[in-house]
Amino acid sequence: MISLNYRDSRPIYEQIKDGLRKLIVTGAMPPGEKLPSVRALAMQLSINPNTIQRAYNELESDGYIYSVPGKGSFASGNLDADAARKKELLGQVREMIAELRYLGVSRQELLALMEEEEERL
Amino acid sequence: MISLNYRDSRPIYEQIKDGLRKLIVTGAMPPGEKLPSVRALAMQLSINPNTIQRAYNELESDGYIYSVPGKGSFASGNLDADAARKKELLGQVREMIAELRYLGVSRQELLALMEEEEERL
DNA sequence: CTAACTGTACTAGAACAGTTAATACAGTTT
DNA sequence: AAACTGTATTAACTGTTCTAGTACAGTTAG
Repeated sequence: MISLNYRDSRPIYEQIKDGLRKLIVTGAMPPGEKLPSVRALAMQLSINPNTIQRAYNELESDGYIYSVPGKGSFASGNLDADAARKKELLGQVREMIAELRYLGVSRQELLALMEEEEERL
Repeated sequence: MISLNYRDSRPIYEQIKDGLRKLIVTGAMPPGEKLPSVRALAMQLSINPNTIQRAYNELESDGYIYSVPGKGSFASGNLDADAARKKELLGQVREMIAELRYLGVSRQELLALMEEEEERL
C-alpha cells in the first residue's frame, strides 16, 4: 500500500503523507474509506506508531483525512485541500518548465510529455 | 546575487546550490566566469565559510563548477550535468502533471501554463 | 619578496529534526 | 470485559546542519 525508501533524504512521515495523499487524490482511496489504524500501519511498515501519527496529524491539518478517537481515520473528499494542492503543484511545474526551457528542452518535447500523460488517463 | 530564506526548511547550503545552479543554467553565469570566493560569499551572506564550501563542493561534484586551489571557483558549461538535471526535472514534471490531471486540471489549463512560460523567453 | 588572496582540510561543539520507546487515557466495537 | 481506536506525554538516541577556530599550500598583486 505504502512503500518506504530509506535512501530517500525525505523523512519517513513525509513519504507516508505523500503516499496517502496520492491514494486519496487519485481516487484509489475514496472519501469515507477507513485508513489503516496508526498501530496497524506502523506494524506493517515496521516503524514506530508515533511516526504514523505525525503523518496522520498533518494529513488531517491539510484536510485530506479526518480522525475520530476510538473509531479510526478516514479519507475526506476535501475540495479546499485539492485547490491548495493544485495551486502548489502549478507553481512548481511553472518553475520547472522555465528551467527546462533554459536547458534547451524544446516546446515540442514538453508538449509530447503532456500528450504522453494524457494517454495514461 | 543569492538570497537566503531562514524560514525555508531546506538547509542553507542547498539554497545556495539551487541559487547558483539557476544562475549557471540560465546563462546569467556564463561558462568560465569566476564565482565569489568562499570567504567573500560567506561574508556577504553573513554565514560560515564552511557552509559555502559545502555548497561549492557539491556543485563541483555535480559538474556545475570547477575549483582551482589558489585561483578560485568557476562556472563550467557541463553538458553532462545539464543532461542529468534535465532528466531529473522531466521525471518530476511528469509526476506532477499526472497528479494535476487527477485533481481535475484540464488539458487546456496545462497548455495555457506552457504558453505562458513560452512568452517569457 | 611579501602580503593578501584563493581552495581545501580537519576537529569540536551547539542546535535541531527525525525517530524510537514506553506508557497512559478515553472512546468504540465486538 | 477484551480488544480495538485516536491521542498525549516524556525521554533518549541519532544524524544533519551550522558555527567556530585553525591550519596548509597554491596564486596573485603590490
